[in-house]
Amino acid sequence: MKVAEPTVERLIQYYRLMASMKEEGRKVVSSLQIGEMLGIKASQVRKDLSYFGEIGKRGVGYHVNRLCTHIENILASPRVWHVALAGVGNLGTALMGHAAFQSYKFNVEALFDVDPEKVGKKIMGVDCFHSDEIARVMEERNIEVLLLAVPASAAQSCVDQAVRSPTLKGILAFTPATVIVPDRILFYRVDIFVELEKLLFFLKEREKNTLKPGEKIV
Amino acid sequence: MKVAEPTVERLIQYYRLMASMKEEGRKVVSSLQIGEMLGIKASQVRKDLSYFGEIGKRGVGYHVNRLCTHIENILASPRVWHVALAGVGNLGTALMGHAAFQSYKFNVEALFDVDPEKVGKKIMGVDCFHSDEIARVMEERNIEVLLLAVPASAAQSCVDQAVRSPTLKGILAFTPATVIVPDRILFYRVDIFVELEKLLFFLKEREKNTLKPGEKIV
DNA sequence: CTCTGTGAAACCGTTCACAGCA
DNA sequence: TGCTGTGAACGGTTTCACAGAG
Repeated sequence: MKVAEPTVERLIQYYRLMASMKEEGRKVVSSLQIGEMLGIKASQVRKDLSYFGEIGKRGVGYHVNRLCTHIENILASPRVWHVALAGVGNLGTALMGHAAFQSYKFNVEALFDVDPEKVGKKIMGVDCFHSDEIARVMEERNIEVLLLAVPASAAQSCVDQAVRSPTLKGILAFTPATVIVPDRILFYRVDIFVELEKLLFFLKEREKNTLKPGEKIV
Repeated sequence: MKVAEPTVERLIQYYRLMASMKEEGRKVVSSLQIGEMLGIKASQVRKDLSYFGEIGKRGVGYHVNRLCTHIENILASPRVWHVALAGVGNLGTALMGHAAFQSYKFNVEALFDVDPEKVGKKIMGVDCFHSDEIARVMEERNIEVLLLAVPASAAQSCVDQAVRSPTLKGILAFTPATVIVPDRILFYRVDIFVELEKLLFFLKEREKNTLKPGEKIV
């Protein structure tokens, strides 16, 4: 079955919401309520959830616990993924400290950096290697996913090295740099700069449309 | 004129590419070449670019310099935006150091944190205030955009304070927390956790479809 | 002949409206 | 009656295919 990207994105949101409701001891919730809390239309919520079988009760709503484990199964990883992080600067460190990184879905099993202060040490419990060793270490440790938090100028060379390891399957990059990646690698990007530019662009548009013709910004 | 979000996203990419081509001294480029470098269909490139008037030359392609300034005008800000950053942890610091933050489009004019080590000091040349002062300082300094890099638990209270300033127009949040924001504020989110979950989900899907039925992952 | 610009078609995700079940 | 599940309609973006300019 094919699932669309926006659907997966919302499923993750539903899951988070269900997890927090579960903690609060809430038992039942309707698509309307889910929608209101997440800013999503109720019909959208129902469609997303019905995608994977009839999980709600008509006339009642969704049972929080049941929905929670249900989505958990949909999103579940077949195993714990082996992950490495390249670039242990501020961004890399922020990632390591991120709540999401205490996940049962993956382990960060190697770090890479060029800073001699960091290479050879353990950082937050993980071995840090020199970036020249990406290919070797990734293969040895069977790393499947690379998180790329290096400066734009180093992005392509890191990727080139990483793809030499046959174990690599996916890259999540936090760099604006355009990088070339073979088809067999799944590549995602989080581009902060683009998001910011978009925000500014649509702020500008809003302002333009709010102003009566002839009015000026002071 | 209404421009779609995916179009804006691609325009930003085109702009980057043109800027780097300009530096390399390249004069002319075709929609096909742009598309190949960015992983976008040529027809999509042409449609995006034709949106704002005939900028290319038939039978030839696009003049790099001309296209560059053309997109620059489309994306241009009406003025320099006044920006503040809440949360000067690793992520906040990474943002401050990001190349995008040496932009002529905006100035980071206030920082907020709760750490007494930071409050009252200048960090990277910008005054850091206590988070309790968000509303006051934002209004005084006429801050229009807030970058939210605080822990999930602090997100809502920061937003609540920030929206009390009538100067606020947009928020870019780097938190997975669900926050409630009034309609007048443009809200964008960058959710690293969601992106990572998506990557893992589609990696799983790929693996499933690659395996012949009955085959198992070892 | 080449490569752009663009109307038309195809495609995809969202929303609607209501049938179906508790 | 209340709320889910879902086929059909809708709206918007992408892709196609070709006319048109250099």
